[in-house]
Amino acid sequence: MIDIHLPDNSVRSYEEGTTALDVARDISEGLARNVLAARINGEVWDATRPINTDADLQLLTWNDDDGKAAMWHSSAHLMAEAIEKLYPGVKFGIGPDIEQGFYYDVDFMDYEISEKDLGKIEKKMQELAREKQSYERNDVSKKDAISYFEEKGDEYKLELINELEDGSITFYKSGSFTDLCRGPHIPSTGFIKAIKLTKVAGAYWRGDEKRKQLTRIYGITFPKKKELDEYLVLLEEAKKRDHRILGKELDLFTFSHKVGQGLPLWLPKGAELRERLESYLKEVQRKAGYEPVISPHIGNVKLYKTSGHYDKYGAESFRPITTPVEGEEFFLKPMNCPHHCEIFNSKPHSYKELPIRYAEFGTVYRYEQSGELHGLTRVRGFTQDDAHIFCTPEQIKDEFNGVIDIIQQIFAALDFKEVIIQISLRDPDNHEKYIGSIENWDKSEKAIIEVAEERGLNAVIEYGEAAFYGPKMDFMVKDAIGRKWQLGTIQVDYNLPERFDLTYNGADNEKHRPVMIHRAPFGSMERFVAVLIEHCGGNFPLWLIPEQAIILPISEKYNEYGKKILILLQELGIRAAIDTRSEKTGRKIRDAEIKKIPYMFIVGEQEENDNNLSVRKHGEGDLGKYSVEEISKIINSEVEVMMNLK
RNA sequence: GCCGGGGUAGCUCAGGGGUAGAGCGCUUCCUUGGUAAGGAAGAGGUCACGAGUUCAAUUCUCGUCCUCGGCUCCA
Repeated sequence: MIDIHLPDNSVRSYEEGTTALDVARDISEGLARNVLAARINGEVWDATRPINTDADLQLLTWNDDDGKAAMWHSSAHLMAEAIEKLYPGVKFGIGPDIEQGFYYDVDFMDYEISEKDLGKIEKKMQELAREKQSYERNDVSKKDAISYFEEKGDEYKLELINELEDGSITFYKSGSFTDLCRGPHIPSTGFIKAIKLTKVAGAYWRGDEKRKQLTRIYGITFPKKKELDEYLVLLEEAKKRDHRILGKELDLFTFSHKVGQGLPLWLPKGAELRERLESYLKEVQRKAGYEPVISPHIGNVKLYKTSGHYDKYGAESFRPITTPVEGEEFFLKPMNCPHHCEIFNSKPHSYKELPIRYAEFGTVYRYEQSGELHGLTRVRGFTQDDAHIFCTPEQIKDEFNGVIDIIQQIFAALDFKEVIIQISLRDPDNHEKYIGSIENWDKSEKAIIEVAEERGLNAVIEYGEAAFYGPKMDFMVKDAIGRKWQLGTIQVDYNLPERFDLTYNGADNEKHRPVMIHRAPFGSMERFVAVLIEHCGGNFPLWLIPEQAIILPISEKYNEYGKKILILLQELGIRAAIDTRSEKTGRKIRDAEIKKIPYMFIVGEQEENDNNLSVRKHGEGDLGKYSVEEISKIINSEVEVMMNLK
């Protein structure tokens, strides 16, 4: 007999060879019907795999990430089976579960596959799912594994098997499909009730662009039809928030093939919005002791040879600009930090001056592969909200605190409620690959961890993720529909101070090496604005939105009164416009609602007589009558609270 | 850069070897209105660009540019 320990601390005894599914049935039939997999002594297993020793057991359902993973991985097998039935002779690469579903990389040989074929595969999958095929796990020897796939002629699987240890190889068989697979899988395909194949894409075998490109098919499955429907609604919602579409609709930015791909053009409304963001951050930074600096858009190749960027990225950069007579080479600047190092170096510094904080909205240019460009989130020219802090190792902690204050303030002002932080530290097993002294690394890593703990930040520590030049802290936000976006970063740098030979005079009158901290709360203005658009779906916070209010005269008779109000509003600092078209009020309201203008001021005979206006709020409706002064005060104080500038 | 979709009016898109269509928007006129679409008329296109095939190309072929979904890459 073996003892099975359950999460509620109860212990049950079973015959050897019992399964997680047996245990579940023992608890309740209902539970058993929902069990997708099980965690046995910390390892995820098939719910149908025999347990032969005492064990801790946790049953996994659709509510557990590992349960979902088992479901999606099993779905990948189901898709492979369907594909094999429809397209005999195809070969399979890998088919894992991913964050949202699964994919399988397939070598379709001579078959041509496009999105039009997905429906057919989906249908076949549904058919096979209804057969409630079980997933059978089998240990196989390396020899047998090889001969199976040799016979099948699948060189991809053979390549994978060759890298595996004999004795650790398992096959899974479901229906007519047998795959090399570690598992775990769900008990049967019957759990897969709703199937959606989402896209087809090319993917290199093993991610290597020199190797054959396979066809990758993405899909997602659910245990209930309703959940698929909800997922599809979410996709629709994401589509509606696409910053490329909203950017066009709201006249924020555009691209021109004559200007060049990946080079955004900011339209007046977008530029105003961005300027407002920038001046806000400038004000916050000024208060936090930053000093502005400005550097040119190009720099001599020597600068980047000194910084090390030339060796690392020179070949993948835009080609250098050459002076006509001397033949000197200049690069478009890919980073602001080398310039800022030279600004620091322009005169000697005393320890009494530190920390020095140079801030610049610096536009940088990087050659990105053409296929990688995407709206404003991935471009070839962008503006970093950059700053470099030069300080002593002892000051790192305070400086991190200061930067986090700034980041939290601006994220709050923009209504990002959830911020996730990643702290990237050295690989503890490999200290050699990092530049800088061990003591300094220890000091800075300790400082970062302490800051996170003291502030109670929602942070995860990743070992081995640090850059070779220093540890870092990255900020991610969750948007209104739950998607995560990587934004700002704070990075310690021991490398550039070394390369640029930055020094300050210490109290001992000796030269010392400062530490440099790179930080960008937004990351890039382009990417940030894109994220903001998608987060708020174009309904920008009142302090940022290009048009805060629009005056809607009931008829042309009240246009004069409306214009008078407009001037008053503008004098009181409200960004307003007026709709003087000869349209009905309902129409003007509808148009203003679609344009997502926060406040609508309706003026007609009553308002003109009482010298006030009727206020309608976007998405809410009629708020009643206010005087111009009253409503301006309301709007301005709403703005002030959001900006939180003391 | 690679694989696969695309590029037709300001926007969203239909069409197809005989030089072009819808809806919305825009302009003008009628209408003068009270909280999400009043009516009519009109303007607007080198069908991305370049070459080829053809009596004839926006349509077919090739190339280039741009764009979308992925892959790869990302200081």
